[in-house]
Amino acid sequence: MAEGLLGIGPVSGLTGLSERQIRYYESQGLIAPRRTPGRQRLYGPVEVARLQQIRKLLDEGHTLHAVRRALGQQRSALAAESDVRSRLLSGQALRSLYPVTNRAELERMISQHDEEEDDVD
DNA sequence: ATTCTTACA
DNA sequence: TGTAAGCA
Repeated sequence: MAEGLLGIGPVSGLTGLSERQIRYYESQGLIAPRRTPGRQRLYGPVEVARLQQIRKLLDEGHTLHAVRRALGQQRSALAAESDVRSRLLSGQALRSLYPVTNRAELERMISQHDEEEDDVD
């Protein structure tokens, strides 16, 4: 049954953020939605609330980097790890460890080990 | 019908 | 950010 989990479409409507923005913020480590075995994003109340918070901060004029810090930059590492893990568990995961479905995030994980946060206006 | 990723306007 | 393309 529906476990109170929403697809990106409904979440977009609930947050006022475009699907494009939601996926982009995820790639930047601001959110880490769960995935179905088919890799479709599933958002629970926590994720929706987090996105609404991001929306709020953005409207207040904050930078994506500032938002990342405000929401806890430590999440980014955990989120990435969690995502990789979920992919491993979902089956057709990191067989070759590179030419997967989303190497963009792997690249982000790597580069994120080097860069640090900046500030707001 | 929806979502997903990649790539380009 | 938007949008198109080609899949699943």
